[in-house]
Amino acid sequence: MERLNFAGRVLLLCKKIPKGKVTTYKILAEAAGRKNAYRAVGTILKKNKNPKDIPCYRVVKSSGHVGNYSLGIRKKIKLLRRDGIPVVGEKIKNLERFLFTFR
DNA sequence: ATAAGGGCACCGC
DNA sequence: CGCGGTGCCCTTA
Repeated sequence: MERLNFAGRVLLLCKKIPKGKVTTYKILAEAAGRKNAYRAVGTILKKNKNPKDIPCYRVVKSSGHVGNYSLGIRKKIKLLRRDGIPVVGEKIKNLERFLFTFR
């Protein structure tokens, strides 16, 4: 973990988000050791080639809005709902209840 | 090496 | 609640 670069840690942590839960770009950035690099997290996730192996769709905006996704927002919403996350419009209902904070 | 910009956050209105 | 401006950092060109 320590020997991986920021991008590596972000992806690794991303894989740890349990099904039925989501986290935010900010929380993920902090968990990866760069509290203010939340913007870079998006850049890293979009480069993820194996959505199969890395559930990057479980990372959303802290506002509750689902945020963007390399395969399209529609797709992201579908995947989230498939996990049991309530999405209304483009926003997650009661985000606090499904938030995973790596604790 | 350097500049540009994005899967964002936060604040004011 | 939404839109716009500003800040921030890493990755990508």
